[in-house]
Amino acid sequence: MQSNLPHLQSIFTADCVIFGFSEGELKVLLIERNEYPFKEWWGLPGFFVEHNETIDDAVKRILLEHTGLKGIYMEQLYTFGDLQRHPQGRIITVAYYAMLRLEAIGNNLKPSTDYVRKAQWHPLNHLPDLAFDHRNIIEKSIDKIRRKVSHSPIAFELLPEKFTLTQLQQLYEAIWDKKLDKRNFRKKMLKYNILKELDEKQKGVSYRAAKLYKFDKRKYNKIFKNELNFSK
Amino acid sequence: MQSNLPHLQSIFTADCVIFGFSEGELKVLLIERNEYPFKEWWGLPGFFVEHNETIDDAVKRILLEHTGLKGIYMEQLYTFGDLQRHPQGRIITVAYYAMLRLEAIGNNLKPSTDYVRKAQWHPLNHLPDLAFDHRNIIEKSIDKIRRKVSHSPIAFELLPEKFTLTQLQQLYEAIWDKKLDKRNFRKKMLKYNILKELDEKQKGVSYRAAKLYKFDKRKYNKIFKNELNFSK
DNA sequence: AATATAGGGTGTATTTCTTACACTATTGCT
DNA sequence: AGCAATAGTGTAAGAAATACACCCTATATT
Repeated sequence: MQSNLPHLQSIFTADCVIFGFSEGELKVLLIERNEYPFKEWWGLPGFFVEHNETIDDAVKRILLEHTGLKGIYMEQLYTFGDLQRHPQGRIITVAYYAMLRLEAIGNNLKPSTDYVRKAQWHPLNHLPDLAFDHRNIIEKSIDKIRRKVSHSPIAFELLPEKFTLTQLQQLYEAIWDKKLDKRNFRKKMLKYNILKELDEKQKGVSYRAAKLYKFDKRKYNKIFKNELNFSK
Repeated sequence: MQSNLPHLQSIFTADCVIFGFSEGELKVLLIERNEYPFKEWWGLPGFFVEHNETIDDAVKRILLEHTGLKGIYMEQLYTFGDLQRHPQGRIITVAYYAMLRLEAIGNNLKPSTDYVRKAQWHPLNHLPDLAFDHRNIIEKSIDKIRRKVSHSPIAFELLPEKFTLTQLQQLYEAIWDKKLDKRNFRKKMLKYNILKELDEKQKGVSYRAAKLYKFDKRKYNKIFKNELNFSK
């Protein structure tokens, strides 16, 4: 094993699946490619990992170059290694995902590499044709967040810092693709005691303004070694 | 991207974390290495992925060559890419795990490659020093099976085809490292209605023989889109 | 000023699940 | 016959999940 290092032609990339939530629907961040293969197609932000950087570092750098987003914590999802996934040969990719507050970012997305024309949010339910196996990667990510959202408070990462209970409920409904009962949802959510009720109300709505809440990370950390379950 | 394929020095391997259960404890399958680096150390079965095979195929081939085990379904766990994980440079590894019936295999483990001296089961609670970052990989695998065992019936993969309820309970206790109440465990497990009670009893024990059960995959598939939860 | 609209906010009864807890039954061995 | 070792069993209390419908309030409209 020492002397002969085989297969030097194997190389690998990292791809980012970034979820956002606005207007009651889940969105994913895509880039329009400016390079072959799949020039002018939409795809996930993703590129080659340098040989002297960790995959965790690479994926951050790539996201920054492709979209201008910085300081996003991404988690590893899965490594895809089908022989046909890349038209130029055996290139495996390590996919990462993250969920983030779309409000804070909006359309302020600025690629800084010629490989990318632009970056844009796309509703999950209306995705364009995607480069490589990227649709497959996105589907696997959704499975992952559905499983994860049942026992950890990742959903809050998708909301603005201050949110109403209805927004929170809509988010869970979007993730699960399923209506929830308002009273039961609120009862359950408030009982977990991980929200901080603010002295503020929604503004700019033409109906009774709802109270605003914050996710209280300190309370959460104290209380939960346990599990949350918001799936029903 | 088309013309310049960078970083041709990147290569990758696949590692196998195989769990077994016997004598009331969880075990993991290790090999004694016969090659540098880490010659004569214990480590996970693992080797380079060929450039013309999928990772899924590679990991099966490697397990066969290192241990003689065949037809084991492994699931991908995580990809490890720290720069220091391999003394010979940037070699990422895709780790897979599986759980299997130790009884059926016992110590009938036959490496067929010179890279490996022998393969052997080791209790999880008394592991030797391990090559590379293999201890870290094993720990991550345990986290994974703990999470997974709560909502899918993977535990049955560790038991013989016919087992007693006490054996099943001991397995959950080993996975959770926690005692469970016998009556509550049985009540809950039988209520899921995924076991088939056999007309057979345990043999060769010097006390009252227990009924044998089988996991009934057909019933399971019918009933569960839902979740199992055996963690309490 | 009155009314319409749109979502905000709330409680209760029923069923199901979880938990805590201790004794009798059966078998093999001596 | 008696012992040792594990199998096997039920109930009561509390907690959690579910199903379900109406009044409240802020704004916009006439």
